Amino acid sequence: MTVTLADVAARAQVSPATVSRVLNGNYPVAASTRERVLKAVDELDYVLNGPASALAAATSDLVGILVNDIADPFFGIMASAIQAEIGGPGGRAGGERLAVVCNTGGSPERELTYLTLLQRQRAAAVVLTGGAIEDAPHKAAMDAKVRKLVEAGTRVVLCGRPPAPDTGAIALTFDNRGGGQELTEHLIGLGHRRLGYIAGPEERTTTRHRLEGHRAALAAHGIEEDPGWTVHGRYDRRSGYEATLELLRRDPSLTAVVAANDSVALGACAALRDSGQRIPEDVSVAGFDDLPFSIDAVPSLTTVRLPLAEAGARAGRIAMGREEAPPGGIASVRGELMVRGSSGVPRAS
Amino acid sequence: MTVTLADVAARAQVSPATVSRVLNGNYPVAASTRERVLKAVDELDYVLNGPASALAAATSDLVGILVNDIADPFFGIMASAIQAEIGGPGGRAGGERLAVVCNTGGSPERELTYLTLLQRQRAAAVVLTGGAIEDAPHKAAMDAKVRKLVEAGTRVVLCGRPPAPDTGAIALTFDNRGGGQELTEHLIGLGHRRLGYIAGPEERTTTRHRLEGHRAALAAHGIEEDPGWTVHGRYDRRSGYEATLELLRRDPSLTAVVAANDSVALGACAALRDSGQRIPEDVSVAGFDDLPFSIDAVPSLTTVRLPLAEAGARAGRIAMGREEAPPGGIASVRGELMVRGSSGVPRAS
DNA sequence: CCGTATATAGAAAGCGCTTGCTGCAACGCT
DNA sequence: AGCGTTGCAGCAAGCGCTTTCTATATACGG
Repeated sequence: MTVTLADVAARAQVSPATVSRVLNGNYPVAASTRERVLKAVDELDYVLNGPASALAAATSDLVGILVNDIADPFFGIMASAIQAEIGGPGGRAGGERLAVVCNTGGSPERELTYLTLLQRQRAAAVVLTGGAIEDAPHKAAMDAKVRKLVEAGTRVVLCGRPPAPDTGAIALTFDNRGGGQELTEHLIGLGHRRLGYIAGPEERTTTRHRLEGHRAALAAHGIEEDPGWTVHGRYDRRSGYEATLELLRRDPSLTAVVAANDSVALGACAALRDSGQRIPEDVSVAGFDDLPFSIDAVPSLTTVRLPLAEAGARAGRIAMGREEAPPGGIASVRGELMVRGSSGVPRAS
Repeated sequence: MTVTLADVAARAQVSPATVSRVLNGNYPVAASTRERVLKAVDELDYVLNGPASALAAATSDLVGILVNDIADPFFGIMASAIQAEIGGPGGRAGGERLAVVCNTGGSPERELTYLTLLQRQRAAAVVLTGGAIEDAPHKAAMDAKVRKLVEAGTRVVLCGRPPAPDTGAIALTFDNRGGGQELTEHLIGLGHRRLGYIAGPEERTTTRHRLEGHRAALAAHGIEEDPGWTVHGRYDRRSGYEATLELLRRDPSLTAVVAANDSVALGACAALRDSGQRIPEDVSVAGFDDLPFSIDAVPSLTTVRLPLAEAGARAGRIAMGREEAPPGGIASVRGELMVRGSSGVPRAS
């Protein structure tokens, strides 16, 4: 069968305990002995048995990263940054940790199940990214699970997610509301008064916060919103395309379309173009997130840049205990308005 | 401390063995007993200890997915498809498996280390995605590792990666060469004779194969290539931007630019625009992969569509033993030429 | 009514590793 | 020289689960 610690010990003429200590480097071992052990390990091509080790030591080197959609660069970028800090192989010192990215697909059950799975594996830390689902029972279940994880010694960090008070989780929240407000204020400042809004899926904190920011801006400028100006959809391009067509049908006099995120905004651009509208001469478009491709659109997208990589890196460091948690366990991360070619003054009505 | 199997057993007034059997459902247990156990599990909020279970059963429910760059949708899409098939939570029947996505960042060491880590965890299966690194010693080390994994009972699937003969790994290879050739032939067919090529990083199979396809097309049409027409770079937008500028400097008479992938192509488009060139009137551009955003570029990108999701799904199924391996353990997956707005007849010289 | 097949539960032996404790030299101190 | 230190290695007891084997109870056929 496979090579075990005992085999290595036999070969190196030491006890299994010594081999373990050499491998973990947490106990003094004479240099000559260490060398003998290492040689045996090498010769036998020994690979530690992870489960056995985790069981005996009651710790694991797994770190979980939960994302809503791994195919979406929004999450990919965060995950990448988190993982880089987790250390994984090639990371800085410390035992090698296995960062596992789990794709929930936005499904509440999966989210919960993954958390259970991670709990089962006795994960060292868990980072939850992206907006949360606003279903009360689900939220309660999640909070309970998180609390349990924290109690069991797993560090839980929320990255780009609203805080979960009293769970012990540390939150790095994106200021979606503020960003949304700033973005819409920019459009209002250009003179827009009739703005369509393509929101994300309902029951999502991200969706709600961005929309609230938008509405706050409208309200602050005394613009009364027509209920037909808001359409809900998914966070993808196709959804943006369809929603824009719908928006145009409902009110062709709209001079601007604000999208839930950049992918949606790109879909909106395509729909507008296909409808014979010029951007931004006829209709301005704005996105959110500032993903890498947004600057490549023609015209390039006006959007709110979220420091995805920075936030992810920080979340990763906190998860590893390499950076202190923010005061109160909560930090708000602001976005930055990026004014680009897709927004301009409204057409003369 | 945490709740253990024994606690549940005590509460349900049965032996630990029975609890284990109820949980695993692989042994007859009287319905009444099962119910009592389940109730106790629920009441105590018991969560199985993964490492202990893995140790005792000598199996694990971890499945590893190695990707070069998790922030790149190319990998994100594949990973997502693979994971969906792995079953993860929410997947079809069978024990719940934890699909872990590991980001190698294209680094050989990390690739190897992750494989070791997965081996250590006794992963049930491993899927390696994307091009391989063409360094002989590294390749040998990888092959050896893969062989060892297979020997240990881990199913290894290569998705979008060249086969690794005699390792026992199953390969679903992308026909990068054929796709590259077809793409360039399309441009040649339009009348292009002076084509720049922005290749990916050297020492990568994907880079080499696509470039070989390109050159095969040139050769087939008797076009002699100027060495200055090829520039190497990374697989990202910025690299495409810079390489295009360089290409333009070297030979302003180029009428087409073929990029290593879509991101690079987008960078190329930006560089061309910034240099005052129209696409495709002055210069045609072509990409590779057909990522979702490619159709949104203006003009939309001519490219080769790779069935990323389909291939990933299939790889996932094979990894789970739910689909038979292709004959000989090797299958070639073809791309499909997508002719769109970014390619047209060359300008009159 | 008894022997044997059939269902279900329990006892107990590990799985391969970690770690607290013990053992034993060699060492330095008074 | 005697004794406490210090440094290094081994012993052995688990970690929490799975699984083989055994035991008991019930059902069945003759």
